[in-house]
Amino acid sequence: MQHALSLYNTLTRRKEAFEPLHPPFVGVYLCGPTVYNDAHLGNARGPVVFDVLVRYLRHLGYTVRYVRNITDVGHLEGDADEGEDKISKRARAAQLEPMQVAEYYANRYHNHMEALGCLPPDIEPRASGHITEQIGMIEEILANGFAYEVNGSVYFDVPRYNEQHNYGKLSNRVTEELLAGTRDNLAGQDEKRSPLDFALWKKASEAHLMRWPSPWSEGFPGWHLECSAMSRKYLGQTFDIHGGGLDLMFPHHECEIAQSQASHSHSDEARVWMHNNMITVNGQKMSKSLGNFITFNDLFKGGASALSQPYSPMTVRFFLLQAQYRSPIDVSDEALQAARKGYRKLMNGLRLLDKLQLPEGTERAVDTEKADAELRKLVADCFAGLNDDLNTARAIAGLFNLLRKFNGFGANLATLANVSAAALQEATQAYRTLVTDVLGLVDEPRANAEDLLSLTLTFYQEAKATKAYDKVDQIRAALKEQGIVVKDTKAGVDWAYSEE
RNA sequence: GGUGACGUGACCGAGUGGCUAGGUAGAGGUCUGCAAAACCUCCUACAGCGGUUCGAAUCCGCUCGUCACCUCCA
Repeated sequence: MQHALSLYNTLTRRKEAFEPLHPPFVGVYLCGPTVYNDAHLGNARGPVVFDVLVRYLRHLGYTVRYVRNITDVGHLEGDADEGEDKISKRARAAQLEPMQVAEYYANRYHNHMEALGCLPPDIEPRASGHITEQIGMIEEILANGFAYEVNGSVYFDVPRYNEQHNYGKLSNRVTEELLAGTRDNLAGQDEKRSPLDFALWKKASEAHLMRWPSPWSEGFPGWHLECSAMSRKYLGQTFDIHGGGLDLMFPHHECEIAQSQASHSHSDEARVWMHNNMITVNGQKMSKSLGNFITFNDLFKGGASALSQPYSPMTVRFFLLQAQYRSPIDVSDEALQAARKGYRKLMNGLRLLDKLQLPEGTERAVDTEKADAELRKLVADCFAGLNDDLNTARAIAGLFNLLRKFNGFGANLATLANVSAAALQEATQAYRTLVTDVLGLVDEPRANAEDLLSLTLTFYQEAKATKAYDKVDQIRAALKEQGIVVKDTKAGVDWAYSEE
């Protein structure tokens, strides 16, 4: 596979040439949503960025298996000793089955992701459907001596693990410092031997709704376990790329690595760990706890306090891709409005491509070499951007440079004579492929069909009033081709779908 | 307190030693019945102060400021 894609690996803290373990196959795992609440804009960056990564890998010819989980169990809320996970807490308040809540929000999540142009993952495993695998993994970790059971709960023994492995290698932390920074006032620590230890299995309290039998107690799996268990099941003990938000690096991903190492002893789970940066509002991270989040509904339909107007999903996608994924990105009206214009400009370019035809009878220039090279350089710049750690900002900048060329040709088609047909074809093809297939930006129809129709009927009425019956017939025929019949009623002109 | 980032023109955002992206906004022009779009031109910035270097936005030091993680979070 000929390409020059390099990716920044959090594990090694540098960009590395991407080489899959088993070409042409590539395994990608992304930490997915917790479905106890509506997702917000901040939750969109990972899915969008990794969607582009997967699309680009496929463009390069790889066969990608993209796994993105749904967390419908396990992430604790509030004090650990409450033993109540987020799903069941929300469920009781709403008097619903926990799974009903999970299903409801999972569906909404899917709709939003689809609107944002994210391809569905190849496998979307749910934590609740993989309790067996998680229990199996705990048993392995126990057998290897890196976990212990207390009162029906099982904890991962971080200090013990750290004797043989390096807990903190991903997030660059050392256990001593972590210990120093631990707040011992945290509740629910009494069962743990060390404050650094984390739960693999928690015994459920009386009130806890979501519970499964296990060798240790009726309970539920720990927060970090599902990703280790499910990525292993579907991608293997070691796979190519694991992604997630920067805020998951510690402790979540660190614990994942520890669990994987402790269960089968020889793998960092994934070879490349990628972390996307956060979305900020007024310089502060958008988060549920801070309450400064913008929900997709508010974003797409209007109503977010931080924004004066709604923005379409594709505008948002473009906005996210205009920054490199490792940079923080700040949301504001101004930024989104600029993004909207840029996005539309790119789309108008898409519509121009087919019109770039050398007018008949125009002689092609003899020497197109220089112009061809220029065009090819612009295309190469776009790919160079993507190859450089998925720098979509650079790729988009390159596309705009290419577009300026196209627009120049479009303004005077005769100038197409200066480039060869082959070079033009390559360039337009690249533009289309990059925009649509790789960046996943598609044209959002903005014109309202009914409004256009009523406009047409206005002309129809005007034509009738002036007895321009040839025009009247023309309009009626044209609408009929669209499956629409004009109805002249006493009350006025109306329309209906043809029943033919 | 520990760890890690970052500070680029009106706004957003690339760039990590010389070639000084891109989008939006603004100014002028071409085109045009008017307009829009498009194209051309202009506005040329790197928090501050030192240092290294022939040369620094880019490397080093200090100062100031902002943020993230260390607790559920993408």
